[in-house]
Amino acid sequence: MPGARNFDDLKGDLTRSYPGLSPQLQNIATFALEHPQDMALDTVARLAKGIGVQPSAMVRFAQALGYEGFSGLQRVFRTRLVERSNNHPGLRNYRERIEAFRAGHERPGPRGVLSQFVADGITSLEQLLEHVAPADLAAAVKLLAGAKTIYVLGHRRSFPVAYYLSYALTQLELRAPLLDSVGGMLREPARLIGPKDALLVVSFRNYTPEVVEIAKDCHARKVPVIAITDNALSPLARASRICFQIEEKTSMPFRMLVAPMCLAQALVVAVGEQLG
Amino acid sequence: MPGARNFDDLKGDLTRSYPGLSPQLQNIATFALEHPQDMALDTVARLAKGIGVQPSAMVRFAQALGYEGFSGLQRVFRTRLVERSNNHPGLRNYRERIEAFRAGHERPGPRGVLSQFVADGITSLEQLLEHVAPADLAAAVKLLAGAKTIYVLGHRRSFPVAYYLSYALTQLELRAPLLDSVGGMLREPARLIGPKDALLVVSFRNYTPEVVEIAKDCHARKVPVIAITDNALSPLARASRICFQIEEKTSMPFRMLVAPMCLAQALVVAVGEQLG
DNA sequence: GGGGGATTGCAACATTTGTTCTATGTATGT
DNA sequence: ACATACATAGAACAAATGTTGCAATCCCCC
Repeated sequence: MPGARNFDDLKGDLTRSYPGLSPQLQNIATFALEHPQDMALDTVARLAKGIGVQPSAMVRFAQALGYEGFSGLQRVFRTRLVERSNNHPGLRNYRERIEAFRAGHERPGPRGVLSQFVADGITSLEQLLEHVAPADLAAAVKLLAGAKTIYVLGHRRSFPVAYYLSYALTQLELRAPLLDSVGGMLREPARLIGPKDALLVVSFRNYTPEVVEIAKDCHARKVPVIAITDNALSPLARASRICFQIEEKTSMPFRMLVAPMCLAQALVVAVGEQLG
Repeated sequence: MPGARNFDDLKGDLTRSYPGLSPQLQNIATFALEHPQDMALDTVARLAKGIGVQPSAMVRFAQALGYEGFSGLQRVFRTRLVERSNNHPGLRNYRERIEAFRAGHERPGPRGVLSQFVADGITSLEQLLEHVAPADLAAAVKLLAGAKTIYVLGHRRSFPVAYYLSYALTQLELRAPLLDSVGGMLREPARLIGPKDALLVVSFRNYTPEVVEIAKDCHARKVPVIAITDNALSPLARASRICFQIEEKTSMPFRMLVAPMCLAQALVVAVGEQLG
């Protein structure tokens, strides 16, 4: 078996033969895919030290892929590097392209849709960073870190965000149950939420009525409510102690979840730092 | 005089000192500027032979530019190569901005965490656009639009993405049930998936075993499987007909969901366009 | 529990690498 | 025409590289 001559084929070979490799060689494989530049330029010794393996393991890895030695494998990474640096479209070219799909003039089809989403997603994230007040963020983190139980609520398109929050906060060994309506029970547990707890609620328009009502109810009962919603006119803005407003200024006919998801992950990590 | 550290400075040094160089060194200089890639990767001996000089001349050339030896000079060409390959379309535009984020808000605390997430999220999205093959995307859309039933599968941190896919595809009036394990039933419905259906599976490391096994099973039974996973070594890469690999090149110790979520939304919209 | 195969660590090996040294050649200026 | 300074070529050297062989270890199957 001769070794692959280009990087894509190499990736294919790797996925195919990965399961049959020894644990050590698997380690090397993951490293190779995650640090292709190092693989291209570093020496065997340095790479081996970086991975925590003997240089011989590198050679065996290359041989397992059909190359005569490590050099043959490295050649693939090197050619990839020079090719990537060669087909460098001019900067002018790229600027036009980004403007094009920013403006929505990119040719249609699935690829166009993806470019559009990526562009809007980036805009979304930039706006997120701009609009979130550091004070709010700090307050929310403190609140969450100190709450007895964090109840997480979000339905329909907001549910993925809510689920993630519950999942990840639980990983931090916090009590963070998800308020869902499995079996039709939703309002009942909500009544048990107290001022020492916290309600983390996610909703965008049009705001699911049940969700809004639970938030209002809790807020009225002095439960600290943290909301993730779209703008200042949201009913959640009036029914929360801290409200993250993620404005939507995209070309899409419906809400993107990129920014809310990002905020959710950042929140969780910040809470984790606060605790540990 | 210390040698220049980056390629542009090196070019400046060269133009300045070129007239005072010996004819042979001038030859080397022109070659170096005309074949920067060879200068980055080849050895002294091969380069010297290519130019028609002795290896020692290469060393003297480097020393004439202020480097200790040829290796120091070559380092400049190498870093140029990796930088050019990093500034690939997409990354270029926002790199400065990301650096700004990092520089401006690196200090710890919730705000720092958020800016870090935003920066990594943007990088993520750009890599998404770069790595997704348009052909794969088109094929996936066609497959999904034509499937009798689309089964959606994803657990733990991948569940939000899976849920969203199921939710949004259902909004398009497609049959897109979520394969969950409520009540412990997961394997049974999976057996009913046939070649006219499709399985849309999301999983990242470490890949939930149940999920992987269902995907493998379906793939073996000729069910079209579309996977969203992290890299070429994922078991899903081997158990799918179409595989979207969302590489993870962030500073975070765990997976970000920004890019997968974005891909999911783009997929849904593209399917919608295909239908309508 | 023990035997056999695969896997890994270690060290020695031959080769190649970058560098340096010296001798030869070459141009320049007096 | 000669001396001097410089440029070049070639060989020699030490360091580092990629590679291989062997022994120790782990793990699985009988």
